[in-house]
Amino acid sequence: MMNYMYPSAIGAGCGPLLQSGTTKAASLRQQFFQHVRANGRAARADVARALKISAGSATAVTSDLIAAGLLREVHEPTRETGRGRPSVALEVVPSAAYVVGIKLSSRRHSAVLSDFVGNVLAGVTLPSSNQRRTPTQLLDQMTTLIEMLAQKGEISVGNIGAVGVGLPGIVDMESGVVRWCSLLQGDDVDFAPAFAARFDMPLFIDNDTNMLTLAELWFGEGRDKTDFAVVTIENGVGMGLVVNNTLYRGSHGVGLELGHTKVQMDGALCRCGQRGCLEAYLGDYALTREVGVALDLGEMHNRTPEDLLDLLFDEAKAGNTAAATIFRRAGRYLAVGLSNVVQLFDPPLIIISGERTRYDYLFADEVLAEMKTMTLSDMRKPCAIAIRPWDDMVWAHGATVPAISALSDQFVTACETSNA
Amino acid sequence: MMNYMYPSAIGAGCGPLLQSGTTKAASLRQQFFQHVRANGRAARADVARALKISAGSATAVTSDLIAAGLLREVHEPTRETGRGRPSVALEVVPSAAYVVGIKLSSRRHSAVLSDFVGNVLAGVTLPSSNQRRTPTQLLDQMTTLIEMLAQKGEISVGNIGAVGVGLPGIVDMESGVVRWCSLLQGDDVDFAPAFAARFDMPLFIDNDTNMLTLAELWFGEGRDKTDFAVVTIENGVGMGLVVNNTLYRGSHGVGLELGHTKVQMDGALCRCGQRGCLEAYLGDYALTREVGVALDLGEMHNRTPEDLLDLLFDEAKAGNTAAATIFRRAGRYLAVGLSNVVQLFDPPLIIISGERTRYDYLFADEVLAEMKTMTLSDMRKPCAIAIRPWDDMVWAHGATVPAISALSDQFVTACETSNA
DNA sequence: ACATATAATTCATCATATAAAAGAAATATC
DNA sequence: GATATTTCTTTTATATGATGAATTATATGT
Repeated sequence: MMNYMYPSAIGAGCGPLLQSGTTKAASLRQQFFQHVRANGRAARADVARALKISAGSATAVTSDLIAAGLLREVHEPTRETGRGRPSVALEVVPSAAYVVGIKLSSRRHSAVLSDFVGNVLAGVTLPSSNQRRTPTQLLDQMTTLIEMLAQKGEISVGNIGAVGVGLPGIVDMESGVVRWCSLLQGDDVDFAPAFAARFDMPLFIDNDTNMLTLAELWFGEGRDKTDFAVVTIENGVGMGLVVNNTLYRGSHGVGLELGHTKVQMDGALCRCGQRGCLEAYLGDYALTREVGVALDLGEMHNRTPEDLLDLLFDEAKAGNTAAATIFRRAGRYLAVGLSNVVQLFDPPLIIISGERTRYDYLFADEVLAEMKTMTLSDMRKPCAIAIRPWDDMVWAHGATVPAISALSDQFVTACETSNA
Repeated sequence: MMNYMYPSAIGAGCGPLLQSGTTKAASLRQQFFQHVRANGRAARADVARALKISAGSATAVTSDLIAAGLLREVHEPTRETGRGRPSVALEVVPSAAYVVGIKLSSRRHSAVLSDFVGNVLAGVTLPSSNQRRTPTQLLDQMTTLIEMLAQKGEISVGNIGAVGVGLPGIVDMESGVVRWCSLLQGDDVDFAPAFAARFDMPLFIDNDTNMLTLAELWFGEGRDKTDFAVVTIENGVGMGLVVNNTLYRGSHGVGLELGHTKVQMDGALCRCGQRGCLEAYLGDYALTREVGVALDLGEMHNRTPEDLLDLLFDEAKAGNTAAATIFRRAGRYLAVGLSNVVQLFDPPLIIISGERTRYDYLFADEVLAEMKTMTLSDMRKPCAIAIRPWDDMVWAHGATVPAISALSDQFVTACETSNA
């Protein structure tokens, strides 16, 4: 073991060995373009002030970006109040590129077509199923979605520049290999070759929770935060984390499994084989296994867990206290799980989303109050909680982020070198 | 509420609003210097290859840094094997600056003097106490430590360039204000003015766990990791987190409170007033409140909790199964807490340190095995756990990091502008 | 009409890094 | 031992990229 007090065996050195400067400084054009996109519209002078660059640079950069077809001037009379020469607003050219974002799930697939500005031009859904399918079958479904979108958006498939896909599973984002997915037969599926055979554009695959987190970072409440957490409650309980404006993926790409954090030593049995997981109190099967107590057993037999849950929720709303108690207990455990997130991360905001946000008992005032109590300490300000109503299209929209982001980087870089 | 599907009310834009490019690109000189320091020794050609800069730049940069007195050539015959002109190794000039790192605690204060290379030249300790003291009294103790170090290290106090201090409490690292500290009377103490009146050098204060985390990042096992967690077990159970080579401080500077994550719904009562906190099973008072069962009550009365714990540990080692059980149970809860960290962060490594690492029962093989089981999933590789024997000097050494880091930045920047 | 204010452009200039060539200092080979 | 080879370092001419200051453009206010 290392001797800490005298680390310097001659030439050992100190400090991090890995360059944190992997974050290559974004070029002026990149920064400029990103600033315009983030603000929707911005004049040269505004951007120059914001980025602290000279007016001359702003002109040069803008001229390049306009020449490359990435930005354009807006000539609407933007009623100015001040004196002086009015500024000319710039905006991203919507038709510079189109991208598709897809969320795949066991209930339905959803997809959106977005222009280069980030506007959603069209959205489509396709029924899905619980059954595992072959990679080719899943790719067929993705193809269908893409073609539907092209038709609905009135563009040709060839005009789509990139596709992003979010799916429930474990994905190595770097390589694009789907290591495991509940929708797929087989492990370690690499869609890239088969996709490349069909389409001439890059494909970005990631865990669906990560895609939702990106949606919040790009389009939602996370836009003005450098750090925040997203908690999703669907079949499982997942988490996405943004640290310093960047999605944190963990070291194994497994995703951050809030659902399998333990909220009770030796607690209820979970699907994963462990005891006391949050999911063992909050998952479908956790809630439905108590349904028999609350509802008339006769009705239960040939129903899916989802239907049962809906039924249970309706009953609770209708005044069945036993049914309400089931949700309330789940809410209490959720409060514990969330409080642990707050204690460990201390984020300024947690956004909760996912299909189960329908069950508002889980987020009753007393649940949130209990969570606040559990995290209260002398100095900690309470962490804000936002409940985001569930909408598959938001996930799909998030899936466009890696696609649109990669395309912009590529285009702006190309514009840099071409002007050289 | 925002409409997610169509976020683009004209000009709304998309993408993060806060520039992630806060990470200003480190200048070539900064990168070069950091690389030499990280590697202890490196030749111009090595650095040029590593940083992918031209040989010409390496010469220019080196010449500046040597002229500024920050680097120097090493002329020892480093037995080369290859052909060609032998490279000339470069190293940081140790005497370019001296810094002091201090760890303040209720049992003893520790401090080290370090040269610019990061070598520890001297270490001293001072007895402390549980009693709260005035800021002035604490500053007096810091002054004593600094003077002791100067004497022992045979340099004048005036040659010390910066001081870093880690203390148990809540610190706003930016402003340097100690918002709360168990050693201090009063809240929101700002040492800066009083310190400036005594010393002509900057003072960096932070939470002690953060300082230990920096020690691991700069001198320890974290050096070759971009992400890892540090867990400290002392009076409380704390955590430090490094994400992307940077210490993550959370949004409120409260520190990441692993000790107050809940491992049991409605569990044991904790000092914080909540139930089921990890600390309620692992803290001094948690262990000692069961001591009466394991040991002869007569011996217990006039002993400090620390002594009691040591006694309990000795008994356990001597074969007292009741005593051993107390530790074992605490170990099981620790396993739960650690497994939650793994599930939420998925770090490649967790380093455990702090005074309580003496009690090896807490880290028995079966405890670590249980933790591994709790985090096992289809795809997750097990997270490495390193037990770092406790050494206050390591914490103090970590406290030099902000000091040495700030000084290098300042010196290298100065060298840049002066050569302009 | 004229002063004032702000935006955008032009252009000479500077700072930084590079590529290529030359020089330096070792080993390998004949 | 002379020469070739290899590698490191330095030199120098050059390209890049951003800047600052002057200039032009276009509005408002009096």
